[in-house]
Amino acid sequence: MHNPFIQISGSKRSLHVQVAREIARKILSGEVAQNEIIPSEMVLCEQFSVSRTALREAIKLLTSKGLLESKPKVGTRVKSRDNWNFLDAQLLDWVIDLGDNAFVYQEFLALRKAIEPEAAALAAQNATAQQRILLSATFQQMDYVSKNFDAAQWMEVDMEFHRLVFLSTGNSFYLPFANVLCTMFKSFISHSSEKGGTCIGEHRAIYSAIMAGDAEKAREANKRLLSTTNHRLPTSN
Amino acid sequence: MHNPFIQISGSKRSLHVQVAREIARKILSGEVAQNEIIPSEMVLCEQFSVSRTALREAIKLLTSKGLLESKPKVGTRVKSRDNWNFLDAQLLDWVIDLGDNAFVYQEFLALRKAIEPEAAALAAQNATAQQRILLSATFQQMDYVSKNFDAAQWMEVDMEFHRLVFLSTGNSFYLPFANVLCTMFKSFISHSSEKGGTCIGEHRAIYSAIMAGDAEKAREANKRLLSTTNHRLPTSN
DNA sequence: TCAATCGTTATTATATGATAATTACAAGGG
DNA sequence: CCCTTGTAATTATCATATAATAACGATTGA
Repeated sequence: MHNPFIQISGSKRSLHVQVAREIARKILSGEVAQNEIIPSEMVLCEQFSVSRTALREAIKLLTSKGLLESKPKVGTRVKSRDNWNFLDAQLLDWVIDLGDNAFVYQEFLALRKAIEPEAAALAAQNATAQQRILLSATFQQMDYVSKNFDAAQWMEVDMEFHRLVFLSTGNSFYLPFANVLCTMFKSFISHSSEKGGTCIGEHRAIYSAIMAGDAEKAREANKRLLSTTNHRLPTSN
Repeated sequence: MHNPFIQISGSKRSLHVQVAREIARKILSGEVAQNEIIPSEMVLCEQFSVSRTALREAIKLLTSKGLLESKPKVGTRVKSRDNWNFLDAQLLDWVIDLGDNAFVYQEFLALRKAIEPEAAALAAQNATAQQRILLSATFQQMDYVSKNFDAAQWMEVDMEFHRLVFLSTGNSFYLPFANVLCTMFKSFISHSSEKGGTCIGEHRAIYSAIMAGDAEKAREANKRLLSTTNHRLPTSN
């Protein structure tokens, strides 16, 4: 049923995504400069040994994320960096694959500090009954894992907890952070504290405040969590 | 072959974007339910009277924004709402076109309150010399327009000002907000105060703090701006 | 009866080639 | 000098064919 032999890493994706990934790498790394015109479709088709269909779908994908822009007669131009949508999980994944991750992690932390306390506050106000149940169940697991510590399991529950906070805000614009956060967590396994003891306390404070509907407490608790200096830098893979 | 009479408004965009927009409308409005399988490619091709190429590019575009997911034999499924990337300018544009804008505006304001003060603080710390020049020039215009008030011009400079703040953070994850903000501003012309007098004061405070490199002042000034109750609700168009 | 295996088939994925639309650029006319 | 117009390069769209995928039912063997 499941063939264990063809488990090539990451090549399960469709062809146009593989091509897009490769072009994205060149753009994100600066190998291809901003505002530069990339080679024409036919040339790229030969370079990647794919059909025009696959290549064009790749270009369309990158266009959608703000990396490229195509015009007849002109060609396909790399857009300037301020148009790249870094709040897109797939693009973020490509960025992480570049390997310059310590800096990305710092930038992301700066974003979390702005957005997560507010998200916690909104969640305290707006979480539905079902979302509170999910959050409760997740915190139970979190509590358990913190006592029987396992790095991989902790990443999983920690990710799920913060993800649920974003989903519980009831605000459309906070939703995308859930996926972005998941992408970051999965990439930086060792992001959290080694001694889960201190972290679980902060998480409990957030959890309790949300369940109690206390927005201000939730906000402050989340601020404290992100202020703790035990956010380790990612191990460069 | 192309009928010039069916020049739908704003149909200058390419065909696959028009198709994507129409499918997106159905998804965002709930006309097509989440997790539902949409009709097969051939059926949709007939519905929209476009080739498979155009239709597939439309589907790929929506897939990229988290609205759809395709699998052979299964079909194309509408993904659940938490996967929709509302922090994508194009998707946001489609959302705005639905017309339920007062709520969207409130949600966006809640996001701005979280993110913009921090962005101002970061800009105060990290803005480059060139960015300070741009910011300075923009505030000059802002000051002028506030004295010779014109709604459209004010929207333009106001948008540009806040856009520059995001670009000046030096943080990749803050960049996308610039485009999202622009999309919102362009849609809600009458978002700002009628009496520009009070607003210009807050803007000046933000501007001065950033130029002085005072992160804390910039943050607080931006908070004050967003706390003012003169953010009018958008006129439903 | 049940479980595993194996075709069948519907659907998307990819390839290929042809035609249309767009527009930068150069050439020509006023 | 400006405006128009023609040319050519590039992407946009169309049409058709073949391959890959995986759900589903049929078959088989115990």
